[in-house]
Amino acid sequence: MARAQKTSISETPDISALEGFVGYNLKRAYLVVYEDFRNAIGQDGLAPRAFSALATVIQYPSITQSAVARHLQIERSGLVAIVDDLEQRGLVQRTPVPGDRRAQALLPTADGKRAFAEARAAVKAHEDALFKNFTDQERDTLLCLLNKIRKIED
Amino acid sequence: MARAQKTSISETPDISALEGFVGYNLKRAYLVVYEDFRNAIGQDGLAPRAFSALATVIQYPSITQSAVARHLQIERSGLVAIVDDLEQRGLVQRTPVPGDRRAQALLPTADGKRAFAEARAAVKAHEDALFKNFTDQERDTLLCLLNKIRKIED
DNA sequence: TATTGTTATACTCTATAACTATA
DNA sequence: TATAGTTATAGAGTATAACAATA
Repeated sequence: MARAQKTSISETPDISALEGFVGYNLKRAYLVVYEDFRNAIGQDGLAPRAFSALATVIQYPSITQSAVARHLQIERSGLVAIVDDLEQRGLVQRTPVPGDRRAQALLPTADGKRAFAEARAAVKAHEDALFKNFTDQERDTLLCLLNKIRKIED
Repeated sequence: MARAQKTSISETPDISALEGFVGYNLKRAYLVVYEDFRNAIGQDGLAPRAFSALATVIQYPSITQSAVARHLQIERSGLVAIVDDLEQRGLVQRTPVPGDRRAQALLPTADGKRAFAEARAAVKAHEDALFKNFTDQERDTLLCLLNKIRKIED
């Protein structure tokens, strides 16, 4: 029986054993964008995780460390060093939470907001340059599909 | 002037500061798929990089270590431990290259081919289950867009 | 009992530089 | 000079377990 239907990439066996796997392609693509991020942010700039944590603190002022960790899906214990770094840079402040003496609320400083706006603009500009050969629709589709993957596990 | 045109996600500022970045979404998506990979491959199974290296050796028998490193875009030095591991598992053999005594050609063993076929099937089955809510077209589009990112830097 | 922040620890991944033996 | 494989080393990133203070 002859094959009449067009075969989709995901069903095509063995063009290369690896190319058909989403995981492999995700990793390779991430490395390209990650390198671009580092170029955008510069030598002593924020690490990706510090950037994300700062973004979260600005978006949700007074959020606790545990809540940031849950939001970013990283470990509570791993967040300590990140917040230490942000605090030493003067971008974020740990403050007591009235009514719960266990928790530390995080507040962005004025410097923190300024630094984030700058970093964000730099990263945005770099991503825009990186994706200059993508149409708006392709980029939207990509973000949408990546989001759909994330939501599988929620 | 009123905005008549629909705004694309990538141009929408500040839904969340992070959600608009491809890099952040790529990383989150990768973590989901990576966890699935580890479940597929089991406790003492091949690490992602060993899996990729073995795939490459099977696809290009007698390929040298340096060529594998270039193909996977990883460092030559990092490949040594991966090949050590594959060799200790009896999945790959280092063999001399006639005419160039510097190089080591890599050959898959019978066990290596068998183990890879098994691992590949397991990972494929897991990815298929993970992406059960994706249409074939969505998956193709995703692979295609991820490939387009990879090709930016080539 | 459960949760928050923290420390300690270890393990993976990766980047860099240097070495050796070849070419 | 350049390349192949290797070693050593250090730095991220991350996962786990435990602990004190508090809920």
